[in-house]
Amino acid sequence: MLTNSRLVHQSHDHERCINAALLCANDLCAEKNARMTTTRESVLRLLWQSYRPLGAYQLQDQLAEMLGKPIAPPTVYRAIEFLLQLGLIHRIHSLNAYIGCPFPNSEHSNLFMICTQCGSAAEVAHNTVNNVLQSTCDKLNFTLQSQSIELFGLCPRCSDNTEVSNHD
Amino acid sequence: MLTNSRLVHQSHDHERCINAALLCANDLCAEKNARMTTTRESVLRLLWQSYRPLGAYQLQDQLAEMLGKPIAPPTVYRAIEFLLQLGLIHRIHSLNAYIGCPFPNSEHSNLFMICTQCGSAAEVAHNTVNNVLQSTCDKLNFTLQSQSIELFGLCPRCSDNTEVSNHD
DNA sequence: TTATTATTGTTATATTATAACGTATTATGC
DNA sequence: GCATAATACGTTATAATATAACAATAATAA
Ligand SMILES: [Zn+2]
Ligand SMILES: [Zn+2]
Ligand SMILES: [Zn+2]
Ligand SMILES: [Zn+2]
Repeated sequence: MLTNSRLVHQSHDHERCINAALLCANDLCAEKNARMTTTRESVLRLLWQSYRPLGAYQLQDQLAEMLGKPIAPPTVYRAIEFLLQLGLIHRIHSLNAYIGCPFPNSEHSNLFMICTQCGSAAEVAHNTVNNVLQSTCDKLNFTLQSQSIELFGLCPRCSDNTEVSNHD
Repeated sequence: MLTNSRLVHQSHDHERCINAALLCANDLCAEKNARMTTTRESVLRLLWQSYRPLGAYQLQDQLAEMLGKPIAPPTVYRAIEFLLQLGLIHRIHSLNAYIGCPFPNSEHSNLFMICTQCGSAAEVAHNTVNNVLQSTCDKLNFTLQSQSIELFGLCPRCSDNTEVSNHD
């Protein structure tokens, strides 16, 4: 099982994670002859900075502030499109929002655990889950191509807080 | 495993399915003191008629034609909201579309198999899948509340056609 | 009937996403 | 370097999806 669950929910030096992600993204671009421009890197940084998925128009605001100039929607969507193509970010359909992928190098079919309290999203790639899904598809003669799995509930931190607040 | 996969992909007397679904919906409403109005029943019928999920504005068009009068978006969204609440329909997030639930009576956590070729969507409730997901959540201290699982690929029928067309 | 609640009609608008086209920047071949 | 092509960005307008707010109507209850 591959997951960033602990990193999402426990405090740590996240600047290091962000920098590592950006370096890794630059490598990937070099490898694929794609250009990591200022706009694209800024969007990727913003998505990594946030522990919760960001919508396109949240990104627009934050990007405008970061770059010190007005940014129009197409600019944001182009950056999103580019990063999605490279597998550097994922789209969370139920939220119309985007989030950085913690393991863009490994081919993986993933799922997200999204906290309904604090909005955090952790990514999980689990072979057991994927195998069960694959065999279910096989059974029904469905040729699986890709998946979008979004689980909603309470993250470890919010689960604990809820228990505590029940004592009020 | 509970699924309407075969009904979705094999020809059969679908009018019977629709009528059964509407009867069942009426029963559910009676039971919960909810009102099954003309608008709501029409939307449910339209969603059942279609083997593929319908968007709100597709529903608006078809509903206007069915009822012979102009229908505004809020009317459609209210009917959708009502039917979602009762568990008579589901939302497919990745498509911004809606589809009738084939087994609204049974408490179930479901997934959808969505054909990227013909657009059909089959619903599957599978304990093995749900158990694996639940235990994955347990492992990561995530308190699961609900899920949105959307699998994309080729339905049985389109899988066969693809094989055939490969011989061209 | 009258009061109360639930539903629908209507208008306006919010939110998310894309089309179209021109300009600027970056890479490539000479 | 310079011409050329390819790529990325700026700008404006608009499409597609969804909701807010309030008035009118219909169903239920008293
Ligand atoms: Zn990922
Ligand atoms: Zn949380
Ligand atoms: Zn269902
Ligand atoms: Zn198909």
